[in-house]
Amino acid sequence: MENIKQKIRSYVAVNDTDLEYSLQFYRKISLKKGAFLIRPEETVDHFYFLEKGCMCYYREDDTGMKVMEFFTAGEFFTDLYAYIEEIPSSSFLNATEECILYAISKQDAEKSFDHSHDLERFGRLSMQDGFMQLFRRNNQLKNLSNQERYVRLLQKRPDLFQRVPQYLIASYLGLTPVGLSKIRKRLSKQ
Amino acid sequence: MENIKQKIRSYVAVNDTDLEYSLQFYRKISLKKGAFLIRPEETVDHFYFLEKGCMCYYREDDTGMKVMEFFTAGEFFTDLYAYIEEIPSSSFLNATEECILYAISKQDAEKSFDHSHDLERFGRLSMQDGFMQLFRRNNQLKNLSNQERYVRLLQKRPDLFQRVPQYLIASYLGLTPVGLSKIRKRLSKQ
DNA sequence: AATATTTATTAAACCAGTTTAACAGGAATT
DNA sequence: AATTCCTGTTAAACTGGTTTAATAAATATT
Repeated sequence: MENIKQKIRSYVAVNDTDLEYSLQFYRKISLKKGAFLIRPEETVDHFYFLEKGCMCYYREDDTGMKVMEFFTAGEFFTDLYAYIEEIPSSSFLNATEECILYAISKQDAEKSFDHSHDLERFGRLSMQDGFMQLFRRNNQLKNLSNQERYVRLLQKRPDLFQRVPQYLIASYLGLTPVGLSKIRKRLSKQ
Repeated sequence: MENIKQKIRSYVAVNDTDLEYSLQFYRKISLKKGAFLIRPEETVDHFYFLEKGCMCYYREDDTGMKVMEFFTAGEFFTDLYAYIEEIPSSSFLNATEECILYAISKQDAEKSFDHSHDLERFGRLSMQDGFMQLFRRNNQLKNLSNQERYVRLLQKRPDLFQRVPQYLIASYLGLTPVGLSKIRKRLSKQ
């Protein structure tokens, strides 16, 4: 739990008693490569902290799969939309490799927020952080070409290209495997 | 200020004393049509509540302008990215029509959050709301065709088409005025 | 009312992606 | 070692948008 502690304390100065109060609720989960944490129609009433591994957050519709995000170690995550709205998920959360994570129920998370003003603030600030992440992504989607997005991802998260198949990355970038292949070729000869 | 009160109370049950504490900080601003609330390079240290009118939130780069959002009456808003990160704005906030709004400084907003656990919670929940809004938008951008997005916008915010020029809407939908015009034509003959 | 300005449409040429399908290499399974 | 499955590349035809430029319609200004 050391990493969760650190993560929370990176947002807010909270005393040990309050922190331990919250930490008591987390329970450990192990996932094998390829396992699903969440599938469409399921209820999303937990928040997760990724201790180790990589999770792929995506949806599927008639036109195929769309990767929304890759979560890697040290991040809090969940299917936030379904979690907040308390509606059945319409997404997948899939372990692209062996994962260890800690889970807290929404009920217990809110208990923590009730219990301590500092923890409530942690909730606010981490939500702010999630917003910023999404905002940046949204901006890239809107302002950059596919090729630019590919190049940036390569710079910013080179690890992903080692651990995740290229067709998932293509989807994350908003194109087909064929499209990404073309971009890579185009880049390779200049 | 009645509308702000109502808006805050839609998020959280807060007593009159705490609410008034926060409300004391807001000051009224009037904007003429075409006026700028925020321009690139400016500091964004206020949060706003739109009492009346419509604000267009957009950026400009070498390839032209990109509309990110239209805010209409009853919404809290600001250039959230610059506000949170405390960096100079890289966006515009422009009044597309005559506007009345209320402004609270970041300092005073945080004072409110310090002052009351309930107000802190309001901060968390409204941030959550902003996240959801962005999430939905992001999803539409990723999962729908331009035509579908146009049709949905038409259904969901028909008022926009009355009050905002079409080339801004085109930009909001992620295409050029020419592109939108083609879509409209295509739709009109079936 | 006449003029200037802004906004929307249309046409033509173009382009970065798509879809479909064939193929090749690597990893996992038998 | 042979087979199957999974992943990535390539080619060909296609498509929904783009850019540029001309024109038309609506709005604001004089």
